Amino acid sequence: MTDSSIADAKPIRTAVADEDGIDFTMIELLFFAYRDFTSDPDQILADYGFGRAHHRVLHFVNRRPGLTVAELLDVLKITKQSLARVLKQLIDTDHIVQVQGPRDRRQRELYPTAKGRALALALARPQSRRIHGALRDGSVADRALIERFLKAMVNPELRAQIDILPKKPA
Amino acid sequence: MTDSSIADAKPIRTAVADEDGIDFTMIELLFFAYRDFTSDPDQILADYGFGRAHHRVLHFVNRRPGLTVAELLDVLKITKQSLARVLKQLIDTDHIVQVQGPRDRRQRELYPTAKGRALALALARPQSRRIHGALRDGSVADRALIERFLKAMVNPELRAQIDILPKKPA
DNA sequence: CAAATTATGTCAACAGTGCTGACGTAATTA
DNA sequence: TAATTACGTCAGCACTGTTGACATAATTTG
Repeated sequence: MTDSSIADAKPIRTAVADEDGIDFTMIELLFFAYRDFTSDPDQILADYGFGRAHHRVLHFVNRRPGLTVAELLDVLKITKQSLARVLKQLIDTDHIVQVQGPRDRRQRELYPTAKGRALALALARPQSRRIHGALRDGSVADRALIERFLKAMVNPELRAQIDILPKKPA
Repeated sequence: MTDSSIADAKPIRTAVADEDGIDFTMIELLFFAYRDFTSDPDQILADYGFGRAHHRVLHFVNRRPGLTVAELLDVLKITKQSLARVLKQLIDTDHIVQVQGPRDRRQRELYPTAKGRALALALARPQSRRIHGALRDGSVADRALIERFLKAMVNPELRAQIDILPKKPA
């Protein structure tokens, strides 16, 4: 006579932990780490009326100047309608300029302006400081290990894009 | 006579790289890693008409059964109005139940139901698999190193909350 | 006990960022 | 010449965060 809808609603009082074969600890750490990691630039962006999406666009245009709209969409994995909104604002505020593609005139090559470069650096600075702080007592090998871990977290078919981006010079 | 508004709009053709004293490589890796990390549960959540916010609430209620609304807000760092929307849906769909606080009857202790526990595990499973895969050829010491790094990325004043959560058993 | 505070819920409005679908234009390719 | 491609744009919707305001019940304080 126990109503199943009532039985299902009974509170479970035991906590899930890593013994369920699931790495809750690491899942949580990634959540907290990423949240605080993104909170730094969010503060600055608010002053410009920008959001996280603007940051991403600005970041990749600075990392790969001259990339086309299609290439940017492929890196960000968003739709062109989503991109259009933020890209237009970045262009209107002179952070990014479009240059007609030299070979294919339909293409729009995206470049940062001095203003856009400066903002990209300002946004990256606190993030870089946070990373540096978290890495401060680690060896070069430790850093390489963490890089390998993060890269292995990325979907395999997208890892190629990461290798395109400029790396640390020798 | 060079108009500064034109001068500022000139495209910069050089890419920023780590030589600017900024760790762009790691910044990018964190972006890609976290995006793909969250994409796994997002697929499942869509079937329920839920979003990432539901996942977070469900996660922490399963990790700390009996926490109060105020405690949950403090962990998530969102406003109660933001929480209300998703919490109500999780309660209406019998994933979470509220129990009146035993000492303070104003409080609402939050517990997962069997259904909520099952969903939380289902959402965590692919994330855990991804982590496990990224860690597969690493030693125990490597894992500890990555954990320390991620924890060091979190704002210091919030690290105490992480220690409250259930850890891997001996 | 009465008054102030606390924990929670709720209504309304708005912002940012993603989505789908549809349509238009210019340039390139077949 | 016709089809395709690269890009832009309009409209509408969903999710999740925000502020501000107000309500209720329970606890604490004076």
